[in-house]
Amino acid sequence: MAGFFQEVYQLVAEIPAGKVATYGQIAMMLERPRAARIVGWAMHQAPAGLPCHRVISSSGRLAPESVFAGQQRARLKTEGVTFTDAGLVKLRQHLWQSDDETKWEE
DNA sequence: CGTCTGACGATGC
DNA sequence: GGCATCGCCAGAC
Repeated sequence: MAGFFQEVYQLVAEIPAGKVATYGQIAMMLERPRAARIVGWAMHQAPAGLPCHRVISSSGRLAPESVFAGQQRARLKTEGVTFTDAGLVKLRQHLWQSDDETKWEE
């Protein structure tokens, strides 16, 4: 464990294509419900190969285009993710459910 | 060791 | 639904 970041990267790496997870959700999975900012910060320093484009804000908003060169949205579309007219990800349709969240069920 | 920062979240208007 | 404010946690300086 190099720290919280390492855990974040490991979890983000397990997000399947076509699905997305929110910062808060990830933080909660790591038992740090208030560390949503840390997750976002970890993403900023995310290593290459990490599907950080699948990690978005709780409102379905993507990271600033200046950070992603505007590729995040196009990439998600390619994976089958749909957006609202406002350009927000349809969380209800693409929100990821990890094994730890199976308690959600239906 | 103190302070600032930041791809956030919840709440209030 | 959008904007403003406060609160939070870990890392960088």
